[in-house]
Amino acid sequence: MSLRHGLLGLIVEVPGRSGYDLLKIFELSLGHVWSATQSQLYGELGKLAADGLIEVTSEGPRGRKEYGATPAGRDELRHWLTETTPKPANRDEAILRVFFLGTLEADQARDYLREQGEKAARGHIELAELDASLDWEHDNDGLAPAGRIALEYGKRYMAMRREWAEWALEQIEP
Amino acid sequence: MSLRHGLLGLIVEVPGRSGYDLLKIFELSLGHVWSATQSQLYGELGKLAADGLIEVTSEGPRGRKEYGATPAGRDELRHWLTETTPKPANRDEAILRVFFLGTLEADQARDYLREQGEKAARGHIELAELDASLDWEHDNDGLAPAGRIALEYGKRYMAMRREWAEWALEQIEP
DNA sequence: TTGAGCATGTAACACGTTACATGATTTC
DNA sequence: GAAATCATGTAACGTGTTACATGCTCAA
Repeated sequence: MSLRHGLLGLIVEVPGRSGYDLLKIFELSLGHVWSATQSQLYGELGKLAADGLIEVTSEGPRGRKEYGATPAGRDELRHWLTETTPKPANRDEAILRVFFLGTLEADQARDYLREQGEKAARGHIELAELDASLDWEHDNDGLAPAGRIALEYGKRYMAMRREWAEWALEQIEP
Repeated sequence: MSLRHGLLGLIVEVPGRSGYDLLKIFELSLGHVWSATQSQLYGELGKLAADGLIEVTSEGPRGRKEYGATPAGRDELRHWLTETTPKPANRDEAILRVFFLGTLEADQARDYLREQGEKAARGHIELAELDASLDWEHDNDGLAPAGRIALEYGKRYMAMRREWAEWALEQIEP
């Protein structure tokens, strides 16, 4: 139930936003490590509210509803963070494919690895730009300083993948 | 449809195995980057066979069915590898939680990061042991040398996470 | 006044997980 | 003969994706 808790956490840290607002913030931050669609997000907001973990704190034009966490919601978030352990990530299609590079000609396998390396390099640049564009002192979206630590993870992840792809290229027809 | 192609690829590289055999091999190799349950695997074997991408090559005791890839299956694998691009991994609950460490006391946040660092360290050791236990020269399970490249990824991944967790610990109450 | 962006939701389907269910063979 | 392991499958449920559907408000 990670989306549930991710969304709950977002509302705890950034209250007074609509589903629409939350979706935008989600895409820029949490979405990098836990993607969700608009449908899913609205559905989960309804469930969280039905379960009393969040509540509508005000209504605006165009049916806009702003959310805030309830005490029960805060308890649930804390429980999730301190009493349960995250399940390890175990879905990476790009690496899955690596197992089958042996069925291709060396040229094609190298193309694949080169492309993966380039993707990682671009990903690194994007995250570095995102980092530079954010004002960590005045944190407009309320996610600093933990967001900075997550972003650092992303940068290291991309760098690691770029380096690995370069190493892997050397392994094929050395 | 990554499980579909992962399984297809496995049957291409390692033919003449039963669903049960494939499940064991899967858990030790592909399962690290694309987990699947027994149910899912048997279900997908049925679908792959129904679609003519694999076929039962022999039947044994206890209802055992051994599979092999058809020419159409090989084509499909190659198509997947060369004409489509993998979608980036975007589900990591451990990093998702990092965004909310700010809602905890510094002590608890540090506990979390310390635990993540230790997990990564243990993961690294396990993969190094797995690496040492495999005979890459005579590759019994048919996944070398690409399996070695994937394993190297896993080791770098774990090392990166360990180092990141250590860095992150220093960021909290510096 | 028209288009961009705000704002919410539903329905159908695909994929994944958990639990159950069953039985044959081999090994001790 | 009991236990471990081999071996395959189904059913119910939960999660995630895609596509559709609708309408308001604000700025140019």
